[in-house]
Amino acid sequence: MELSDRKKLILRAVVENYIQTAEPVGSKAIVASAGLKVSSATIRNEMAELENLGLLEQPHTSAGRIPSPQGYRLYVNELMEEHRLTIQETQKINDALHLKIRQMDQVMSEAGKIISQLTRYPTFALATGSKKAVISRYDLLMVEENSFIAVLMTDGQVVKNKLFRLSETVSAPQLQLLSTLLNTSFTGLTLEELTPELLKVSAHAGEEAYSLISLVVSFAIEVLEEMENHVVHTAGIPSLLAHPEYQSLEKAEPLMNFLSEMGERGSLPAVQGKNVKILIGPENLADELKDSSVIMASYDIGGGMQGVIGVVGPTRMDYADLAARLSYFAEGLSRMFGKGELAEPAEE
Amino acid sequence: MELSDRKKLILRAVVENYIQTAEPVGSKAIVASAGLKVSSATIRNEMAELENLGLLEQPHTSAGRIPSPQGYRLYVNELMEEHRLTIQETQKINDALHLKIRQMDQVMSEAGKIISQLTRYPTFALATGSKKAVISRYDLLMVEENSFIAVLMTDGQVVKNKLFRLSETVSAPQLQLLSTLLNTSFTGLTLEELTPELLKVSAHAGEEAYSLISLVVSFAIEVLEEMENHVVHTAGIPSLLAHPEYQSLEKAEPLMNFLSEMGERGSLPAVQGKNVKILIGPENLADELKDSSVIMASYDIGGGMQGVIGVVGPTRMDYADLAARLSYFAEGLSRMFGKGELAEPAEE
DNA sequence: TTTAGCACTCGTTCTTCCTGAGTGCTAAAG
DNA sequence: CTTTAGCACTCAGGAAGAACGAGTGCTAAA
Repeated sequence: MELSDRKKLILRAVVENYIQTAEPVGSKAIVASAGLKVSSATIRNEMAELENLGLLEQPHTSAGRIPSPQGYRLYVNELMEEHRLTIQETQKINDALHLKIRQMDQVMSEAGKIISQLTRYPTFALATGSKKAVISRYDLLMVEENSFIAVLMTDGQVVKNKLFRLSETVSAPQLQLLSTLLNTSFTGLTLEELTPELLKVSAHAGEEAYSLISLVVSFAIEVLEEMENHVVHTAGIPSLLAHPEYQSLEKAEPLMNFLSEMGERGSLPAVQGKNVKILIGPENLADELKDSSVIMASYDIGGGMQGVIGVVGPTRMDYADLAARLSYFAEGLSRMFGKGELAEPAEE
Repeated sequence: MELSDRKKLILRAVVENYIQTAEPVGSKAIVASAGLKVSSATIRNEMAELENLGLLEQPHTSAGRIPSPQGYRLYVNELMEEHRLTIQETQKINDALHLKIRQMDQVMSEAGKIISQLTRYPTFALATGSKKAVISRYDLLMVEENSFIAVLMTDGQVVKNKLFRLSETVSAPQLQLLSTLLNTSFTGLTLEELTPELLKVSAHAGEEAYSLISLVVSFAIEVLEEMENHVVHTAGIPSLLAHPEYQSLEKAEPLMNFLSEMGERGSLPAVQGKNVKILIGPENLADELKDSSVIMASYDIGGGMQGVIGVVGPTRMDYADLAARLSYFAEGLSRMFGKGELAEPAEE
C-alpha cells in the first residue's frame, strides 16, 4: 500500500527531527516543523497509523515517536532528498584526498582516518578482489652477502617487500638463479596452488636452494593470505562516544570491541555492488550492529580490485549527508586510481 | 625521612588491596589482609600519618584510603616485589612472539596488539632513533614502459617501496642511470640535507630527468619524515572501558581520543633509557594522562634504533605484573632482532 | 475529516530518608 | 609512649516517594 502524501510528509518530519535532536518527536513538534496546516490531534491520528504500519515506534507510552528501522528504510529509499555538498565540504574532501595518500594499502587506512575525521563516526575500510590475487613478479635485491630483499608484486599492482637475513651467505649469481626460478614457477599461482607447487619443486632442487625458495614463497603466501583476508582497517572508534546513543557503556562497549576486533578477524558484513549502500539496524548481519547503521561506498582500485569504505553509527544518522560525502569521496578515490598519471597514485 | 616498617607494610597493603578491588581500603581490611597483630584503631592512626605524608588520600571523609600518586611511586620504587611470570605466562608471550611478526614497522604495531590482548590495556608502540635516519640505498625496478618500483633502504634496515606510474615512458638504461645518480648523490643524507641537494642537482640535470629524480627523492623525504615523526601505533583502546575508573564517559572519552590521536599527531611522552619505565599520574606530561599511568619498556631493533612499547591504564594498575610482562616481552623482541638468523627477523 | 478538550500514562527529576562503612577523637589499659 | 576499645560523626549511595510535564488516545463537537 502506498502512503498518503501527508503521511510521507509526517514520516519525513519525524525522521529529520529525530536525526537532529536524538529525542522522540511529538505531534506538536511536527506541526511546528513541517508546514502543515492541521492541528496536532490530526497528526496524532496519522502517527498512530504510521505506528501500526511499523514505520514509527514509541519508546514508551507517553513519549513522542521515533522512526523504526523500516521507517528509516522507507525514508532512505523514497523520502530522502539527495544531499548536495556545499562547496566547502567538497573542498575539504578534495584537500584530504590530495594530501597524505601514498601507498596502496595505506590508501585504505588513510581514507578511513580522513572520513572519520570528516564525519565524526568510526570508519572501516577494506579492499575486495573479484578474482583471486596472484603474484605476478619477484625481484631479489642483494644487500650484503648474507641478506637480501625480496620485492613481490601482485597482479593488483600491490607491491610488498621483505628483508631476509640468512645464516649462510649467498652470491649474486645464486640470487639471479633463484629469481629466475621463482618467476618461472611461482608466478600466476593462487594461494591454494602455491604450496603444492612448492612441494613439487622441492623434489628437483637441492637442500640449500630449497630452503631459500621456501623462504620467499612463504612470504608470497603471507602476502596473498593477507590480501584474501581482506584486512580491515578501522579508525575513529572513540568518536562513537560523542553520540548520545552510545553514552551508556553497555551500548558502546560491545560495539567498540566489535569494531576494533573487526580489523583483526576480518569479520565483515559482506559487501558488493556499486556505489553507496546503506544497512539499517537489523539489516546488519552481525549481532553487534543490530542497533546501528552502516553506510558504505565502494571505489575502483583497478586491477580487478575494489575498495570499500564505510562509517558506522546509530540508526539515527544523517543518511543523506553521509551518503553524499562517502559517495563523493569514493568517486574521488576512483578517479585517483583511474588516471594513474596524476599526483601520487602509487601502490605498495 | 624513612618510613617505619609497619608504615611500609600498611602502605603496601593499601596499594595491593586497592589494585585488586578498585575500592578505597579501610582499616579493617588492612588488619585482615596484612598479617599485623594490631587493631584497626592503630592502623587508623598510622594511616592518618601516611595521609599527612601525602602517600594516601581519602576520596571523601568517611571512606577508606587510596594511594596517592606519590604513594604509588614509593610502592613502585621500594615496596613492590618483582613479579615472577608463571610458566604459562611466559609461554603465552613466547607463542605470541613467534607468531605473526613479519615486517619491521609491522613488528611495532603487531607487538602492540599482542600486548594489548595479553594485558587488556590499551597499548602504544613506536620506534625512536638515536641518530638521524638516512637512505642508504635506492633500487629501481622496471615494471612496464611507463611504470617502475622504487625500493628504498634506510641505514636502520628499513625497506620501503612505492610504485610510480608515469605519463611518459622510460627505458631500462634511463632507469639504470637514474638509479646510479640517486645512489651517488642522495644516499647518506638526512632529511634536512635532501632538499638542498635536490635543488643543486636540478641545475645540472635536464627537465625530464629532474622530474624523475624529484619523484623518487620526494618519496625518500616522505619515508624519512615518517621515521622521524616516530609514528605511533595504538591498539586496544576500547579495552579501557573494561576498567571501573573509565566507566564514566567523561573520564574515558578524553583519554580515548588522546590515545587514538596520539597515533596521528605523534605527540608522545618523551622516552629514553633502558628497560622498564613507569610514569604515574601527574608524572605524565600530557594533561590527558594526568589521572592515568603509563608503563613502557624499550627494546633494541639494531641499527641504532630502539622500539618502545607501553600500556596505558588507571593509576591503579598492577605495576609489578605489567612491568614484568612488558620487560619479558621487550627482551624477547630484542633477542629476535639481535640474532638475525632465527625465525623471521625481517624488516620492511 | 478535523479539531478542541481532557483524562491518563509514564519517564524524569528532585527531595527526603536511611543505611553502613569508615573515620577521628578520647580515655583507659598495657 | 603505644595500643586499644568505644563512641559520636560524616558522608556516599540507594530506596521511596512526590511533583512535573510532555505526550498520548479517545470522545464529542464542528
